[in-house]
Amino acid sequence: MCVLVELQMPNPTTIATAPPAAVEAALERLGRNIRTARLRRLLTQAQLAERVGVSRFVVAGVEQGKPSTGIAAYVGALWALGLLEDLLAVADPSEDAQGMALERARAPKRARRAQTLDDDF
Amino acid sequence: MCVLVELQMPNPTTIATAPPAAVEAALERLGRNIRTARLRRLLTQAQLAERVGVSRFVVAGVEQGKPSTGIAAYVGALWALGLLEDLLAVADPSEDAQGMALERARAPKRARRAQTLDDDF
DNA sequence: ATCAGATGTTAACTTCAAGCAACATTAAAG
DNA sequence: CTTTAATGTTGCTTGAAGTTAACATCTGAT
Repeated sequence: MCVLVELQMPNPTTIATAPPAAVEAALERLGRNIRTARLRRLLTQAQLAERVGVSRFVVAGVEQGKPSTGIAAYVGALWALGLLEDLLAVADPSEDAQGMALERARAPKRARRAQTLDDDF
Repeated sequence: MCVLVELQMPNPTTIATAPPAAVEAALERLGRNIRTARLRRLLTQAQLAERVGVSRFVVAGVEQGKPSTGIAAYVGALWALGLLEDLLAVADPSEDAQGMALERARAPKRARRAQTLDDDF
C-alpha cells in the first residue's frame, strides 16, 4: 500500500523568481503604465508611496514590475492614481468568452461549485 | 542644524494588513472573477496551482483576494487561465484621460522625467 | 445514505520581501 | 555651472508569505 501526500512546490517560489516570459512582460508593462500615470500627475515616488502607505522602495518595485511584490501595492498605486476602475474589467466573467463557451457545452460536472456564493453576475 | 532622513512607514505594512475599502473590494472582486474562470474550465485549485507553480494555498488566497499575496500569483493565474490580455488594458496610458488632460495643461515641470526610456506609446 | 474528491483551517518552519539607512547617480532649475 | 531634488543601489534586520502537514467540512456522484 502507499500513502498519498499533497506534493507542492519546493520553497523558493518559482513563479516569483522566474515567471513565464509572458507574465514577466505583462508585469513590466503594468509597472511602466503606473509610472507614466504617476509622472503625468507630477507625483514623486515618495509622494505616491505616502498615499499608498508604503515606502518609496515598494513603489519603485511596482514600477519595475517586480513579481514578488504584494498585489496590494500595485492595486494601492492604481487606487491612489484614480485608476482602480481599470482593474474591474480583468477576468470579468461576462467578458470571458472562452469560459462561457465551455460552460454552455456541458452539464455541471466536477470541481466543486460554490460553498457560499459564487458565479454571481 | 538638522539631519534630514527619509521617513518611511513602520514595519507592519499597513496596506497589506488593512487596505482602503475600495482596494479591498477590488481585490475581492478580482479573486472571485479568477475563481469563476477556473470553475468554468473545470480545474481544481490544486490543478491551477500546479500550472502556476505555487501551492494550492496560494491559489486559495488569490481567490479570496488576499492583499499580501505576491502579484505574480495573481498574474500567473490569469496567465494559466488564458486571461492575461485583460491586464494589458490596466492603466493604459492611451486610455488615461485624466493623465492626458494634465499633460496637455502644462509645460514639463518637476518629478524627474525618464532615465532610460519611459512614456513610450 | 455513502463515498471520494475538493476546499477550508490550523500550526510549525523556512525563506524572502519590506522597512531602513547611507551613498551614488541623474536630472531639473536658477 | 551649481544647486537641489528625485531616483537607483547596496546591505542589514525583521516580520510575514509560502510550503508542508494533518485534519475538518462540504459537494457531487454512485
